[in-house]
Amino acid sequence: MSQGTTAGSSRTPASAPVQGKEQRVTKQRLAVSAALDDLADFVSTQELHRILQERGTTVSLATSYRILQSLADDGLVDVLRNADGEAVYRRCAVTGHHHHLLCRNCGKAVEVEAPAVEAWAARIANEHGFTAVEHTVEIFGLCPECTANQAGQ
Amino acid sequence: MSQGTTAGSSRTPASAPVQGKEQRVTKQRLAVSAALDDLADFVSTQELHRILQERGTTVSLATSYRILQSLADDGLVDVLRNADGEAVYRRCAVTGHHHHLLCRNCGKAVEVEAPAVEAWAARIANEHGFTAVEHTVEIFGLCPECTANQAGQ
DNA sequence: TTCACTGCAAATGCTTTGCAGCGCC
DNA sequence: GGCGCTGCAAAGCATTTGCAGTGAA
Repeated sequence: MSQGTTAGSSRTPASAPVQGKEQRVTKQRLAVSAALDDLADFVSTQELHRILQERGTTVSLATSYRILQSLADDGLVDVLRNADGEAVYRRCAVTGHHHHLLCRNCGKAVEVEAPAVEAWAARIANEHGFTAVEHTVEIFGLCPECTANQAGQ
Repeated sequence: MSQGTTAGSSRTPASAPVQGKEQRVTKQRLAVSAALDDLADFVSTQELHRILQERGTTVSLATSYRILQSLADDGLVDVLRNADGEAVYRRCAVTGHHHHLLCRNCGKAVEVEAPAVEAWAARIANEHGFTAVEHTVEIFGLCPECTANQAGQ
């Protein structure tokens, strides 16, 4: 049915005009926003919460969920689902994104750019009349070290 | 972790014969398979389980999960995530390797082939010395219909 | 007969929500 | 001073898993 960027909670604008929703500026909200600025990639709510804790900023998990959903509702962040079905968020930034080449064994990650893929995605989307396009690309494999180890094993 | 689009199944060449995991043909497995044949669209495990109940076929929910995962592991069905983050399955229309163009709003899915991306992924992996490579590519956007609706909103 | 498959139910982990107190405006 | 925001903890849900009985090969 009619969706929301975020599943579930549907803000019903029927009773009250949407813009009337005043957003108070709290230190928790600022902390979440700042953390998102530092992170170029998508993060799950759990990850963001962990990061905030490491920074020494106390934001409860429930509040993290609420703030991220609120930001998503306002269109201030992008929402996707990762392979595990968790919601992942990223500050809206159309430019300068990249993809990852991940080692399945040791977790090592290499950042790679993919102009060809960007172009391809844009073309495919255009051919099918899709708009507001985003894409995710991940490559999994074994890095040189792990390849060597596996062979010898 | 349990994610299986990649499923790594039989990526291994000849070194070790893949475990002889024999698949027994049970009426539950047949029922799930038959139901998938009737449904052209993606269905969640919960939905499939409900459908089977309505048909009078008794398949427990846990078993439904296990069978669908098994089918996905064998590459017999496609696995995606819907907007709610639930895993949804569909019998593979195309048997080869392909990717998806998904509508963020209505969930419509278009299967697309990406020879250029395949080649790019292989090249990038090779440049970095990675082996046993797999990749996932998903494109999200708004389909033509939803684009029109959103504009009018 | 053997052992993978199934059903049941408890367990798991992410996400949401009720309630009372706090702090921004 | 009002009321939205936060934290805590319990609830809600989809999904997974242990275990013992059942049926396919």
